[in-house]
Amino acid sequence: MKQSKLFTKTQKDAPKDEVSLNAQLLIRAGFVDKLMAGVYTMLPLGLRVMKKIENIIREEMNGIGGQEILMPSLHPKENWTITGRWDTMDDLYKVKDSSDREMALGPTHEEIVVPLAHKFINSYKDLPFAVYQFQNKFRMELRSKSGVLRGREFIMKDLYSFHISEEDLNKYYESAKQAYFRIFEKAGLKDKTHLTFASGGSFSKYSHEFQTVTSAGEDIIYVCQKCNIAVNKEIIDETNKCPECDSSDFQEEKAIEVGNIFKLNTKFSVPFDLSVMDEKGEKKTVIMGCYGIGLGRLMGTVVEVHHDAKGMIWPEAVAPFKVHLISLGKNEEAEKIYAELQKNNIEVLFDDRDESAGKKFADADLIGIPYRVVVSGKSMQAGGVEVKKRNEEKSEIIEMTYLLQKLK
RNA sequence: CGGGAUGUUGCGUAAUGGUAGCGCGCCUGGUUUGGGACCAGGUAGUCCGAGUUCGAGUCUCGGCAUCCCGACCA
Repeated sequence: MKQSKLFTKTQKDAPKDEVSLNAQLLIRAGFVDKLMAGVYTMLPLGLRVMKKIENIIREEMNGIGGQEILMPSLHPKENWTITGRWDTMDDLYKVKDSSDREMALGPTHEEIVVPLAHKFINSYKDLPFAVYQFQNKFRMELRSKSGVLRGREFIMKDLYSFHISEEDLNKYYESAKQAYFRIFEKAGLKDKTHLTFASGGSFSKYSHEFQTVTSAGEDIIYVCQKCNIAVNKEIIDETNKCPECDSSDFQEEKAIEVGNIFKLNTKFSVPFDLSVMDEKGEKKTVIMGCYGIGLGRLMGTVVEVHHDAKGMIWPEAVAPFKVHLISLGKNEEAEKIYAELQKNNIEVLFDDRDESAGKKFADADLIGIPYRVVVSGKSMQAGGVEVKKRNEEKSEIIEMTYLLQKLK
């Protein structure tokens, strides 16, 4: 993509009421725009990051047998009445149509996915199975905060799994856990993300969160210094010991909950009477699990973890582009390189604007694309183009003929 | 939802109750091009509604919005 055609612009100053670092950088660089508190538009650069994240997650969810679907945002009141959550869920957005029919804007999809499964699932032979979606969630947060980390409308991947037995759920739950680890590793958050024991509600002892340590975190976790798992503050008092290795050597950290996995057991299958016949012809209530990741929150977390004073530093797997090609002065060579990179399917943002070198470098640092390739009279005199990684200081001159293999 | 703060042009800011100014951006022309270039000319604004006053960005009341702390966050 040519930067001269990009309809968004960078800004030197962040809006003064934006304190959250992730929002400051994402807004300044033109990745997102705030429509109102907790509600953001994804601009071209930001959307590209979201799509990268989405594809990483999709690959992993498919890998554990998830079948992708898309459920609606608009939910009939009846479904929420059946589980009682129409009245008990404080952050449920309720809307009415012109004939006063009440509906909810979905904050989560148990109330929809369970009746859906009910239509197709009759036998133990139909189990296990899992469905997932990327979908907008609505939650009436009394106070949205922390930039894109806590939104009122946000895109979430939610997967629901259905099982004949608790053992089967446990097995699946474990595979989902591993898939989550791989997702956060690809997103560049491996070192700082801890599997965290959290309260499980009334139907299981613990749920698990994936918590990424950063000062921008809203949660307090206690990281076991021995085995690296963590315990959420909400349950530390109950255990005092690491549920994994029994150690009591904890380090307190602030962290962002980037994902969670939850054993629902029969909490939602009971109210909707989701059951199957087992091999003995007996009716069995279906056992469920659910597994969520907020995409925008994950993007914001990556920014909180990977940035410096000049801007963002995207890990390659989630970067909007792989290469930021910058031409200085007038030169034909940059256009040729741009065409060549595109021909070889290397994602490139080409800064072809008529701007000063300083402006272009500052923007490149702010946007944070992993590889910066500068084409200028000076670089060509030195024998090629200058390649510099965003997360390194040193640059090197690469001959044109070797550029492709360097970037592939 | 309780408490606090703040609303001036696209962004950042200034203005004892008395002509709304500056920087960035944007537009025109010219000179520039390796770390947010320069010159000249231009563009655009007081959150909304009442009130006080000869006169309101400034004072009063109400509303709305945003941010922060807390509570909340299957």
